[in-house]
Amino acid sequence: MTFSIGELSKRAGVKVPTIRYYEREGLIEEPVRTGGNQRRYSISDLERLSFLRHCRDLGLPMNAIRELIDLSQHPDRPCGDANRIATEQLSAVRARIAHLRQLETELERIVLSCSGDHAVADCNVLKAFADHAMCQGEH
Amino acid sequence: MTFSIGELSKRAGVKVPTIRYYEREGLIEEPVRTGGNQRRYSISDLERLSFLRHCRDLGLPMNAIRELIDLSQHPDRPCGDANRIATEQLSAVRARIAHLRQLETELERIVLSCSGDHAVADCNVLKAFADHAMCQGEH
DNA sequence: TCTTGAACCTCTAGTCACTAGAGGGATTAG
DNA sequence: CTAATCCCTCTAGTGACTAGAGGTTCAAGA
Repeated sequence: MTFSIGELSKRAGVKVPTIRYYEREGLIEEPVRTGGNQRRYSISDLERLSFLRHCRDLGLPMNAIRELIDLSQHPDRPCGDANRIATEQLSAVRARIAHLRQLETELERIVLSCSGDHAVADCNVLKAFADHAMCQGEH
Repeated sequence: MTFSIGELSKRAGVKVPTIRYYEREGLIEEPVRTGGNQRRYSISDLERLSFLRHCRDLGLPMNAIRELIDLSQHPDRPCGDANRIATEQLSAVRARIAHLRQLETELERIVLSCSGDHAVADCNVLKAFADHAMCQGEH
């Protein structure tokens, strides 16, 4: 039971050109071809692509995903590395959240400083965007 | 009182090639030149570049910044647009925070599921990365 | 005034993770 | 058999820069 690239695309939720791109980049294996040179995929190809997709959705960078794929092809290795990658990613996500929260605070302050019914010339929004010194903290 | 691109770079905290890039893109004005074709900047150039930089630091996308710069060059216009841009950006930041929080939850779960001292073959980290159905929510 | 070395100039190409389009061939349903 | 839909490769474009080559100008010290 095999399926075309369009089928795979639908099932995995990854666009067709993106699948071909992943193949060029060596992130998925080259599939078998029909006599007419079209790609035909199996269930295991679908699983691998879904893995890739899910990692991307979780925000993992491509090189982390490469490591994980590499790892999954050596099932006898200890899994400490997989855990390390996940842990690193967790810290990265937390750092990004912290940063965005600071931005949120600044933007709230900027929005509140402006009633919206006066001229640009003395608009606090523009002033705030111009001058970091008006901010309460770093960002 | 004018200064070179290197001076401007230091004062605004924007790298030299980036300044030239902004000029090409029309985000800052073309400065005057010396007889030997080198750029010379004024204080108002510095202000504009600092504005740009601060907006980028706050995470505004380039086209929003373009709008704001456009706006600041027409000081007689009402400032509702500036306020709208800031408000939109605030919602965007909040949406990103919400998304990242979901990722944080998933990654926490994934990390906790793994002791790190067994083989990859039955590693919960890899299983979790492979299968979205194991997730508690959307992301 | 001359020299030296840092800073400057333009131009092209590379980055990442795709996406879009051209121009043409394969497959499949009716 | 035909028409519609899918598929193929290849090139180039995206955003927001960054890196490098190869050459010129500037400012400070001797």
